[in-house]
Amino acid sequence: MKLISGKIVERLARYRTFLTEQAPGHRTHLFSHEIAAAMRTADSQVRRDLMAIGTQGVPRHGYEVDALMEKLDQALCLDRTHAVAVVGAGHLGRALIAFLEASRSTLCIKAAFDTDPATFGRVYSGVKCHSMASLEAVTAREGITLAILCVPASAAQGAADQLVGAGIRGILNFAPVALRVPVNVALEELVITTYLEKLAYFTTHPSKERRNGRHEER
Amino acid sequence: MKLISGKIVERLARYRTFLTEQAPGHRTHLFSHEIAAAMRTADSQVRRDLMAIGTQGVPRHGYEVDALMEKLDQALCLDRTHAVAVVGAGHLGRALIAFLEASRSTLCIKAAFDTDPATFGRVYSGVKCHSMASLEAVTAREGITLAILCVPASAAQGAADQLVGAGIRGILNFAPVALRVPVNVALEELVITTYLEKLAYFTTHPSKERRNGRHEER
DNA sequence: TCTTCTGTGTGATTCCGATCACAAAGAAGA
DNA sequence: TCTTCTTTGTGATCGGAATCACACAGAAGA
Repeated sequence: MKLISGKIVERLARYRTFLTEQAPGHRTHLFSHEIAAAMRTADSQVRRDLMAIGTQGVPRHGYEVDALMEKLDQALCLDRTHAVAVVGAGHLGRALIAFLEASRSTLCIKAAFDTDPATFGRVYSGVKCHSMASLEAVTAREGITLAILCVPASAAQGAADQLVGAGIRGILNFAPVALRVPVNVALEELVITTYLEKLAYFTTHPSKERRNGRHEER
Repeated sequence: MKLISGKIVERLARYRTFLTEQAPGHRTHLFSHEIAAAMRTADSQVRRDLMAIGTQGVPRHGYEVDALMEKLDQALCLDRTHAVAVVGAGHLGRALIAFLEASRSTLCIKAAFDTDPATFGRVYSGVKCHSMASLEAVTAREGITLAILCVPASAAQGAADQLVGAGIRGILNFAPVALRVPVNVALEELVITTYLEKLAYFTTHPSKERRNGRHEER
């Protein structure tokens, strides 16, 4: 299977959550236009995306839900587990731990890290918090490949460097700083204020509708 | 000033946080290539974006930081305040309140809402929590136009409907559900697992670098 | 078995965003 | 003042993503 573009991967991930959200076994088949309606895209878009992962549908019946889920898991590499670390056990970090642990999946939080000694050894939602000094050791021991970064902006780059040094492969950054990481480390910037500001812009403008990437209105 | 595309708005917001992050008054002027380097884009991209909001630079000197900030605030409508509500005062909701209140800006959280009676009347990081029943009244009283939605997936659509009914103009959704809202309400879906899954995909693939939208590697 | 009708698979096209490349501006130095 | 050199502003170009449009598949019903 060839490499899929980021845009498509993102939509595939969304289709997947949509499917899991549907009552399991409620419908054995779904039409592309049904998925499209839920996702606010065109049906042809959905078909194209599903084609990219080699899914087959049947005319007049649509796509078989179970087979589709399997293909999606496989394409998104969610058929194996991924060990995740949360760096920064402040409010946001702990909230994310609780949030992600609740939605049990193959993305499994294995450890938290912080600089505050008061947090060392504490357990949040079943996840133990370690000192930043032990990051490399714990990461290696637990086989952690992904990190969620929710430290203050001033500490973000330093923490990122440390993560890269520890061999992390991907970082999800919540700190309002544009991080610099090597090319071989995947980086996803999720600065919340950015999206709030985007909302502020589109709500205060007498805008005709506008649709793109993440921003959708209807 | 004409309507700016979502992509550009997003980058403008990022330029803005980059500028605020710079020591104020440290440099009076910045070159497009300096901003570009920090943002991991091309300098021509930065110039194009700044052109879209009518900023003027001077050859050999770059862009004046203060003037640029002013233009950005104006373009992004951040020169007026926007009242924001947080719906769902669980871990995530409270973390976001703390996080956003810390970074004081013109985006100001005015109220929180929850269904749990235990939260009614409580104050989190200076923000008072109300019952969902009082949503419409409080929203109107406080002039709230934006909402951050962090309720469980099952409650998300209902809460969204209520928000729309209360006249909210934009929703930032953290619940893993594709919401349906009227066209005139701006919607930004920020489902965290989606981005984690995207990371999982790109870290487990022997991918050549790939760059697009939010996903950037270097 | 044959026809019909609905939904898939996909080439063709359109649209939009990013990049390139270069002319114009204008500060610095002679 | 004139030349030089760097950075801006922007038309032109490129590429990729979304949309369109339609041939094809095949289930349902006669």
